[in-house]
Amino acid sequence: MDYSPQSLETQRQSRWTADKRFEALHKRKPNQDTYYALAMLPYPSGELHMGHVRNYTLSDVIARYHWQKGFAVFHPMGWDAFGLPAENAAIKHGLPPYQWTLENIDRMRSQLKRLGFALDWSAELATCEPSYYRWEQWLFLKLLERGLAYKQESWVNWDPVDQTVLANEQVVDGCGWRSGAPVEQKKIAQWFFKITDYADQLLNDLDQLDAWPEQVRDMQRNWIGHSQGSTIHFSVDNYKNPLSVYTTRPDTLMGVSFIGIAADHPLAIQAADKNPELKTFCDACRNNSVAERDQATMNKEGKNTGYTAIHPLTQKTIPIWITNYVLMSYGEGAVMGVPAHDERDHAFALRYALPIPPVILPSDDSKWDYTEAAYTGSGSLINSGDFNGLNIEAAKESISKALLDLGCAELTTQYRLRDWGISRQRYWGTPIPIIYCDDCGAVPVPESDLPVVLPTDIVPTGEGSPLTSHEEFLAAACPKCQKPARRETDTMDTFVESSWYYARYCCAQYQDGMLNDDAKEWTPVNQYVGGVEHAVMHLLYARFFHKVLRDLGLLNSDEPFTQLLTQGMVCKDGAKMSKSKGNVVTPIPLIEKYGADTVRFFIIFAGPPQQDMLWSDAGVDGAHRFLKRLWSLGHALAELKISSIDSNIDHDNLDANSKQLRHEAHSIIAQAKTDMDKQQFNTVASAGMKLLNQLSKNDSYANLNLAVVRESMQGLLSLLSPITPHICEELWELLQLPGDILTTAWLEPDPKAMQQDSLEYAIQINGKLRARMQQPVDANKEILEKAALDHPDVERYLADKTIRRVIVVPKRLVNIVVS
RNA sequence: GCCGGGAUGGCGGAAUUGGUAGACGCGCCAGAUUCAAAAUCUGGUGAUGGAAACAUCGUGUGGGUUCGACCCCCACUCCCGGCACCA
Repeated sequence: MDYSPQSLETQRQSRWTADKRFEALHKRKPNQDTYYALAMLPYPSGELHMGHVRNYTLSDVIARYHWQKGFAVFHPMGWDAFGLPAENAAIKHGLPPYQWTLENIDRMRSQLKRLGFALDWSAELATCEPSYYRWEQWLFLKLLERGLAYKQESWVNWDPVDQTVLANEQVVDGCGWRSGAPVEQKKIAQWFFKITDYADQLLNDLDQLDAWPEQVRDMQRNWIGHSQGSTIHFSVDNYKNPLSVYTTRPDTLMGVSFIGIAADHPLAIQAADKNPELKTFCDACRNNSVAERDQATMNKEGKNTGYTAIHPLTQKTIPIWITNYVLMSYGEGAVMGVPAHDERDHAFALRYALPIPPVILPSDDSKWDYTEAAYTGSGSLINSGDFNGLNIEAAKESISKALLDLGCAELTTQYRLRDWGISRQRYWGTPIPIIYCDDCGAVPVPESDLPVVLPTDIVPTGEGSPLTSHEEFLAAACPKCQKPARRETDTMDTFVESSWYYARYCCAQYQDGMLNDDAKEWTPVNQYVGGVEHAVMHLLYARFFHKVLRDLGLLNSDEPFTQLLTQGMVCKDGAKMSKSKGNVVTPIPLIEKYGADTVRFFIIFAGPPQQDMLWSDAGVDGAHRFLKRLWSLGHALAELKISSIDSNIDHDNLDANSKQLRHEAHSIIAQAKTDMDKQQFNTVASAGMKLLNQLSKNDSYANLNLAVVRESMQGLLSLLSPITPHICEELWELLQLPGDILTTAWLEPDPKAMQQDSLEYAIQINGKLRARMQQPVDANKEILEKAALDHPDVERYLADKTIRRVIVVPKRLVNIVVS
């Protein structure tokens, strides 16, 4: 009987579809526990690649393992269908985004189905459909009502030739990707979500997420960037307001040698007003990239404004400089420059020959060379008058208090986190439900008028924003005064759609609201699986939305994803596999050659889930060979009619070979179970190979107890079936094993089978392995020590040496320390 | 630049979390089968020296802690991801 995965797998898949096998929402039995497994929403690029295969195989293994454990497992799939690539395809091939997207979805859906994932397709959704985004628009209105959505000016990359806003990705070496024109920065009014209102919760609730990788929580903590400091006000000559700076180092106040302000700071604007040189500099700063990575690597430059601030404690005057490294968007848009104890201020002071007065004496007493670098470590204060001798912490407190008493500072908390800008000047996204009226201003679209439908007859050209010239879309009556008005033409960031889809899956067909009680019942997601590249932004936005939806009464938990598995990327040519990088390997040719089970097995076997993997075809053959061997073993056992034999096993009275097989099988299964629970699936696959090796060691089963053989085979199929479900289900039925393989629990390892009488112990001399010995498992330290010292191979190492110590580690080794 | 991660045979990786490094595969070598090849099966395979027994070296680099370090600590190198408009 040849193994022909093509027909076998497609037949199984048809049966699964016909039986609605994985539709947990409908199939759940009363009182059955629920389990929600979810892989991150894919962008429908048109072709599945190995990164997708890895992601969905992982979530599938987890989903199927939980079916085996008795849960009703909800494992849905859908499409993150808005976004830039559809517009790029339109520019390149003239294809309308809607049509292009739907075709891609169809292709990817059929490819996913061919992989045999245990997905509930009845909950499928695509975010570009009005039935989905109307509820996003509804939510926008709710955010607006609650003051969580607002409009404000901010900077964008502007292509002066194409007259369009560019994504960071579309800026190549400072120039537009299509036009090649140098990119300018332009300030336009945009919509924001007030995620900063939830900063505390987003930070504090990370502590609850103990089933998230610590590294992801760290990244989120750092991104939110909670800091405790002081806002200090300096009075400034010839300027109406005091100049406020935010600092986390009030202890270094006596070391201030300049004040740095952003080019957008009101004082900078006032200073530039009468000074062309300053104006030129500010304009240049504004045309700098706003990307943090560019800001951070830029040369620190500045111009003296000629204005001076008064030091609140010493009354000395301090020059005020406009600098390119202070950002208006963080803190007060101004910093106190302490070159001796801040690296950026230090670089700036060196460049402009500003004084670098030290005020912290390094605690290790070493001579610090301030012409070389800033000292940012611990120490005590010097050159600080009354505060000399205090350590940094005490000084922070004393100086803050002194300033507080003078009324020129407050204690403040700052976050690095900024509000979420959701406006995109693009066509292919969710329209923002706002109407602009000359008389009434920005008026929300009434709920009853939702959805604001995005026209599908547009083919973007890359010039301008298409909606701004689409008269049919633009024209609207003001909801307040009914006069002719214009629609908002900005669409929403696609991160908005992916921030709540996991809840909508639970009630994808629900027409009368955004979410219903099913969403409360099935959320939070028990297990979320996706790439580390989403560790910060997507996961933070989704966490924010979850809390908002909770506060609106639509959900009843604090966090969306209880457990998180961040899979490593599948890389090729030194970069993550993605269509935009042009380095994709698609699974379809491999499936045609080897079948889906082989591809699934291989991608799981290739390495631990969290680790990046370099794609290589080498090794797929081995996975296929293994499944062929499994297939022929299954058929060999079927011929022995193992289904009809008595299943009772009396372990103690088994023959030696059967006892040995049973020992191996139970040990391997126990190990596989541990690994499965640790989500170390690659070693579960190894365990399957090991067990098959054990089972096929004997050419003939004549001298083995067949009940033991069947039990081992059942264990093997159980542990493999989450990874390679088609072949396992086929063999399970062929061998007439009991129950449905999908929902049958794993073999419970028998402690008796796993017991061993004796173990191999290592004998080390000075930590080097010199000999091995076989000793009883329960041998005590004295026996082990004596046995080691008496071991014939050990003698020669002990000749004319003195034994100084003997370390005995039960069940492992004896280490003899000699000199 | 900042934040996070990684580095183990020719290759992917394993190692009970401080206790016998290299499980399980790939590749390669040899043998069986075959007219021959493919497929399949059996055995071998970290490096160096040795006929062998065995010895020495060996987990990115340099140091440290320990009876004992892939694992813990310190300092580095290189690679990957994220850095707010790619998703």
